[in-house]
Amino acid sequence: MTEAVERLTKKSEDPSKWYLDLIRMAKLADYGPVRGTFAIRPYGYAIWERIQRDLDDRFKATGHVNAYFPLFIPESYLKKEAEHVEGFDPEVAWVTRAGREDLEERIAVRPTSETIICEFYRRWIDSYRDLPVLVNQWSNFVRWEKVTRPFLRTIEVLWQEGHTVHATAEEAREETLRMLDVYQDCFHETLAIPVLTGMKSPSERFAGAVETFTCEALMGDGRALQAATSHDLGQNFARAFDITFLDENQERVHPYQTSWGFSTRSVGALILVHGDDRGLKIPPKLAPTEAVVVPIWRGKNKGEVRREAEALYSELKDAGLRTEVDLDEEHSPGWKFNEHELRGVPVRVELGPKDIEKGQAVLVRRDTGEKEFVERKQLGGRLHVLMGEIQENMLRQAAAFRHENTHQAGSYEEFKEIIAEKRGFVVAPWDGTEETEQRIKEETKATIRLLPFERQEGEDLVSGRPGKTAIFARAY
RNA sequence: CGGGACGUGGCGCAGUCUGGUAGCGCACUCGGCUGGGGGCCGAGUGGUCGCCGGUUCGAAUCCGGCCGUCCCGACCA
Repeated sequence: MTEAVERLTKKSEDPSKWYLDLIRMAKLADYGPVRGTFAIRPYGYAIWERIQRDLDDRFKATGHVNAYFPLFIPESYLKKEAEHVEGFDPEVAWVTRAGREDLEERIAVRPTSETIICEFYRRWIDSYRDLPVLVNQWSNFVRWEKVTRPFLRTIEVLWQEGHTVHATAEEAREETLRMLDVYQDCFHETLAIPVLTGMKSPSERFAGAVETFTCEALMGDGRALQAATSHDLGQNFARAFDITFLDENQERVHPYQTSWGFSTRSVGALILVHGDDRGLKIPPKLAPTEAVVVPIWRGKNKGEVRREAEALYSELKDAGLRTEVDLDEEHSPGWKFNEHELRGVPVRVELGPKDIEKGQAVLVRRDTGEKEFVERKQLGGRLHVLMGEIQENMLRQAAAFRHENTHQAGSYEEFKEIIAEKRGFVVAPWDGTEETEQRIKEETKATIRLLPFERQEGEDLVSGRPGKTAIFARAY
């Protein structure tokens, strides 16, 4: 292996450095001048756009519509729901001055939109006939985080936030879980990332929610990442913002709300879950380029190979594949192979003089490195099949990794040992008290990532009291 | 916000201890030869050494302050 390849730090050697190297070298993002801000570069943004489209289609399919609400929120609104303001207060960015004048009331740059949206819902909702309200917003938010990393934790985040209103508690809970499923499907089917779903413990609950549900993914270094959340807000915000409607019995009552969000953090998860020592690995459904044609020419036949490569590119494009052809004359084929592997393109299509002679092309999979020779006429069809196989294989591999790194702990000693040495998810009973949760966190740095929907009875490893299954891990 | 490390062309670094006007590899530009796993030769471009102040005839180098980045902790999507 040559010097240039080694420049990407090995994932196993220093995962943190690997992550930052990869983001820089694959041109996914770049640091901004204000601490914690990042530009998402075109290639990184192309991935986010595909996630957006996938999610948006799923939202529309479940009856939601898009809207947009103000970025600026009066301080008085943020304060209306007591728990909410307490939760977000430490990280809100405030506007106190506009132009040359001080503002009378501080204005928050949205850390999330529940409060401002409630203002509008109070005006828009009057009757049970107005319900349910199923609105989503594509937006950004600002939370002044202390420790930042590109995609995983930034002070400005691109995301989607759904905000719905329902007549009954049952409907709201149903919606909360429906959207959790939508997120799970998106992770599994599109990002090829297996996620566990379940309920958050009270201490990890969204500020102001009745119940928070989460998708938790396991990263390559054995740490967990909260990948998306869905909240049942109950009537907490409706009460605080005086949202009411006249129900079918002529009674004025508070409705029930939900909110759910999925952010560019998912791009960080994608990198951490699928990336390897060669670079990024993007599942076909998400890849801005599914297949890249790399011509292999010699001085004397450059013209012919070039023409054939361009023709092949057109054929593949016509076959409905997202394709590019790398006609760069400065770099050797080997250089290009490495470059496109770094970028995570699912399949490389090599075309050289020998291939042209035989009427074939060489396909190389990014996920397995497997090489195959395919007849030119069958390329389009074969590639479509291959994309499906790669998509499936990537999910299967990630699921296998998660399976290998999910452990049952029989004692607290064993629990500590697993967290310290192997990391990964640890399944153990929890007695439901904040006290044991806190103690485990202090002593092992592991937190309860979620409480699964199916929970077994058992004895809490710390307190010895009766408990039920919880999933622990050290988290990002 | 605490503990530690570090800021020198786009990236990775040397030079800092012992002050004398900035260098290497990669990248980039031009020319030529090359081309099935990061090719070779030649010629070039690019840096107020993180910022502000101090000491000095002279500061990347010494002193003070600030800012930023990374790692390990406390808080979070």
